Amino acid sequence: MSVSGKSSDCGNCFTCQTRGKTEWCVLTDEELEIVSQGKVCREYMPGEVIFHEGDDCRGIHCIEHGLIGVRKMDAGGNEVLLRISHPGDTMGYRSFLAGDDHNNSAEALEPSVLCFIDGSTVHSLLEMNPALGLRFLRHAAQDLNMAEEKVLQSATLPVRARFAHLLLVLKERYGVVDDNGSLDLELPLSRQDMAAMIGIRPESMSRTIRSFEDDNIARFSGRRVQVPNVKSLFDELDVPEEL
Amino acid sequence: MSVSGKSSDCGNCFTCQTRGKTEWCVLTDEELEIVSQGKVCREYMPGEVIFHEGDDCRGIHCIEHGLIGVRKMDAGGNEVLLRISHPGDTMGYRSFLAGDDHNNSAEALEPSVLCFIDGSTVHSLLEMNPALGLRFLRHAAQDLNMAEEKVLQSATLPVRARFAHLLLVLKERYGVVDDNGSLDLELPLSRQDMAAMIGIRPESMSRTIRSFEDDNIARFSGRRVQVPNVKSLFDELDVPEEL
DNA sequence: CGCCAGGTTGATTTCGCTCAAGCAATGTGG
DNA sequence: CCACATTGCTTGAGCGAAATCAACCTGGCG
Repeated sequence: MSVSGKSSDCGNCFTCQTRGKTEWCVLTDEELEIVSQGKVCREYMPGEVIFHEGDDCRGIHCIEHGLIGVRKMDAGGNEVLLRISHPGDTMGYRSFLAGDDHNNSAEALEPSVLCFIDGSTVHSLLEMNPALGLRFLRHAAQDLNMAEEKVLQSATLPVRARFAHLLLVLKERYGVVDDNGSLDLELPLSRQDMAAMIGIRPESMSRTIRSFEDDNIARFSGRRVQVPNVKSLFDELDVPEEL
Repeated sequence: MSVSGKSSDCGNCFTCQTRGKTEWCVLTDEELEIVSQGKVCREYMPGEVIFHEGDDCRGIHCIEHGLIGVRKMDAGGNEVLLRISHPGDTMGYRSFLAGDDHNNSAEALEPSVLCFIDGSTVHSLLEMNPALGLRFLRHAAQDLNMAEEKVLQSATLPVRARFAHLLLVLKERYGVVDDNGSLDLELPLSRQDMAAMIGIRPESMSRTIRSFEDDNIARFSGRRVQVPNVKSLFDELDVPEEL
């Protein structure tokens, strides 16, 4: 175990990489001290589950580093990858604030370190500093927009367009755009998970990738993607070329 | 114009039917007085649009009575009915709080009366009474859960199941369950709008209704629906009966 | 070495969309 | 009052995209 003592290496919110990007940036030093005391950090290996749908929600999780997949499944065992969460993101705040059980599950996609902040701590912080609540509110508003966007897309857009959109989203964080329009992308997700993100079967994912290669839109090799012309991805988004 | 004077008949928050069911129930009398002054009421006829996607968001709307449909459309002109909103519901709070333009449009489905509360009023109330923010937060958390549920469903469930689910949701508000398992339902929506809610074409809606009648799950006549056995709707939700 | 999970490919089927027509209820203007 | 458009809904025929079923390949790992 490389972690020396208790939580010294991941336990310092004051030096946390993600500070300033999170909702916690509105906290004063004293309040941050409270967080430091009320929290527990832990490392998760890929595939390890942070919480399951239906678990009761005792607090919230903050990603210090790594990559987390948020999944939701229906009665039939069918599963969707709702989103991926990055360092600085807070998870489980909705179930916590709504007083519900967790309504989706979280799983590490890469080796990750998460801080767990105890429910009572969060409650006192919310009372102590109203700005924190507003931060969460804004966060929720954005999540909601994204979710509704996703409803719309999966109801109306064909698979190719949804996949092109996914690649464009991943580009923001994982892509490097060349001086000409060329894009180089290192996917953080397996094919299965990409399929689960756009709501299709793995087989269809394969075929879609194939068709992108056949149309010279992108070249895939493992998790490496080369897109000669980014515009071609945008072209996929508009469906119907009518006369 | 039956409205006498200014806003006297719809302008009194203190006697508003929906008071107590809304986020505003946390307000003190003085604060409620501020709302009363900072708001404007208006009646909308069916089909009339309250706001469009892309309009800038100058405040929030509260439904006093009636029924409002919240729609979102994509580039291709394709449209989805995200949800229907009822008296007591607050609309546009997310765009407002996120500081965005409206990201969906709202349209009266029945004759409705809405109160519009000016942005600056909302801001001062939020500062004045932090509990209000927490109320909105909880509301957003619930909306988010519903939206994610919808993503999951439209990605995984077949049309019949989605329609059965819609009927079960409408049952809560518009249905009467008989002493045996029989359900009587008065639909608040046109077939087109039901189609838009579950993300299918009107033709497919017709066929789905047909197939429900053929299977003796429900009988439709206009907007009146008779479901002899509510359980049959639940049965539609579980997809794969495997051995 | 053999096993297994992740990925690809092919053959077939199915579900929902498109296009097109028909129908009933409602409205409108002469 | 009737001829006529309009609108919402239904139905049919055919098509196409994605799911399903099934086989097979590949690389990692015990």
